[in-house]
Amino acid sequence: MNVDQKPYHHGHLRRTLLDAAFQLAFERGINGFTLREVARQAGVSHAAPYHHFADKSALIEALAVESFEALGRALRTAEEETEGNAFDKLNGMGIGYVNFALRHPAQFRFIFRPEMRQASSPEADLYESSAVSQVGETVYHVLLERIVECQQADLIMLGDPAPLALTAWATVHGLASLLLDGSLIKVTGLIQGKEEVEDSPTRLAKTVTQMLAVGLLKR
Amino acid sequence: MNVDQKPYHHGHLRRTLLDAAFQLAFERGINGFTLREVARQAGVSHAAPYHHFADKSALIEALAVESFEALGRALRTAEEETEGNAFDKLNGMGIGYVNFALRHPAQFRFIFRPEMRQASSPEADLYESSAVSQVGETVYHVLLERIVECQQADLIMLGDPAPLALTAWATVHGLASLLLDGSLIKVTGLIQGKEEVEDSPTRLAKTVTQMLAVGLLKR
DNA sequence: TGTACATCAGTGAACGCGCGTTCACTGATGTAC
DNA sequence: TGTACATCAGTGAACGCGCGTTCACTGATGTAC
Repeated sequence: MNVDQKPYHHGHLRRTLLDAAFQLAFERGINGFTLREVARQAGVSHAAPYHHFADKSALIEALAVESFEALGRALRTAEEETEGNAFDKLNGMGIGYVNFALRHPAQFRFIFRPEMRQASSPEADLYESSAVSQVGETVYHVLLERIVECQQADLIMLGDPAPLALTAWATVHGLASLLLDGSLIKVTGLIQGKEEVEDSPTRLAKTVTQMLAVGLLKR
Repeated sequence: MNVDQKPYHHGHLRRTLLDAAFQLAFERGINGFTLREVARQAGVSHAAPYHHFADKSALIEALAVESFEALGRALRTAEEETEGNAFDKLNGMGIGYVNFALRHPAQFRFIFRPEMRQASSPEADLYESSAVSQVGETVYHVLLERIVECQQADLIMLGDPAPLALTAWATVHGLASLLLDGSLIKVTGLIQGKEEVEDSPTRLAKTVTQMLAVGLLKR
C-alpha cells in the first residue's frame, strides 16, 4: 500500500474523526463544531462518519467517554509520580486535576458538560446509568478512599471523610474552572508576580491546596 | 389603551425579549436558543428584535451584563443579611454565591461563559475592557477587601490576602459548578442523608465553607 | 494460487429544515405650529 | 384643540447558508472453495 497515496479505505477513520473533533472542540469550544466540519477536517466526505457513528450525538458521547478515561489516567499518573506520604499524593492529585483541565480544556468540558446528563426524553434513566453520568460518583469515591487513607495515616483530621472530600474536590474544580474560563487572567498576576506563565497554574494549584490544608482561621 | 387587546407597539419589548431569552436559556442551556425562538416566545415577529439589538451577539452580551449585575446584587444582599462578624459575613457571601448559581443557572453560566471572552477577531482587546470581561477582576477585588477586613478584625490568618481570596473563591465556585452540572446528584445523599432537597445546597455550602475555615490538617 | 462473491467503507447528490439577517412596508406615536 | 408630518416599532416575505441525515452508488477488502 502506498503511504503517500490516499487509499480509498481510510483505515483509522474512527480515530481520526475523534481526534479531529477534539481539535475543533479545543479551538472553537465544545459546541463550536459540526459533524460536517469534523469530516472535512479528517479529509473525508461528510457522509463517511455515519459508518462509524450512528449520529452526531453518538460521536459526542464517544468524546465524553474518552475524555473521562483520560482524566482518570491523568489523576492516577499524578498520584503515582508525587513523592511523599498519602497527603502529599492527595495534593499531587489535586494539582494533576487542575493541570489536566488546562492542558485538555475540551476534554475537561466534555466530562462536566451538563447537556450530556440532562436527557430531554424519558430515557433520562438510561443516562443515569451511562458511562458518562458516572463521572461524579467515580471521581468522588476515588477521592474518598484517598481521604480515608490519609486519616488512617493520621495525617489529616478524623471524622466523616465526606465533607473533606467534597471540599477538596470543589476547591480544585473551582480553580480549574476559573482558570479555564479566563476569569483569573487579570488576577493571577497579583499572586504570581512575574513568574513564567507556563508554571502559573501549577503554582496556583499548590497555593490553593496548601491554603485548603491549613485553613483560613488563625491558629 | 385596551390591555386585553395586543397593541401594535409592544411597549416593553426589549425587557420581554431579555426575559424570554433567560427563560429559554434556563430550559435549554445558554447555547440552546435562537433569536427567532426568543422572538416567538415574546409573541412577536422574528424581525422585531432587530429594533432593540443590533444582532444576536448583542442580545447575548446584554444577557451577560444583566447576569453579572444580578450576581453582584445577590452577593451584597447575602452579606448584609448575614448576622455576625466580618468572617461570618464572608461565609454568608460564599453561601449566597452558591445559591445564586443554583437559583439562576443560566445567569451563572452567562457570566462565566468563556465564549464571551474569547474574541476570535482582532477586537480581542475590546473584549478585555468590556463590562463582561471585568467579572473576574470585580468579584476578586470585592472578595479581597472582605478578606483584608477579616484580617484587620483579627479573625483569620494574616499575611498576603491573595491566596486566601483565591482559595475561598475557587471553593465556592467549584461547589456551585459541580452542583449545577449535576456531578453531585448521586453524591450529596452521602453527605445530606435524608435532608430536604431544597435545603441541600445551602447546607453543602455551609459544610464546605466550614471545612475551608478550619483546614484539612489535624490541629 | 485463482476466482467469485459478500461485505465493508468510502463517495457525492439530494432532502428538508431552521437559522440570522435584510428589506420594503405599515400602523402607531409624538411633536411643532 | 387640530392637523401635518417625522419618527418609531412593528410585520411578513425573502435571501443565502450550512446543517444533519439519507440514499443509491462504487471501489477495496477478505474469504470460501
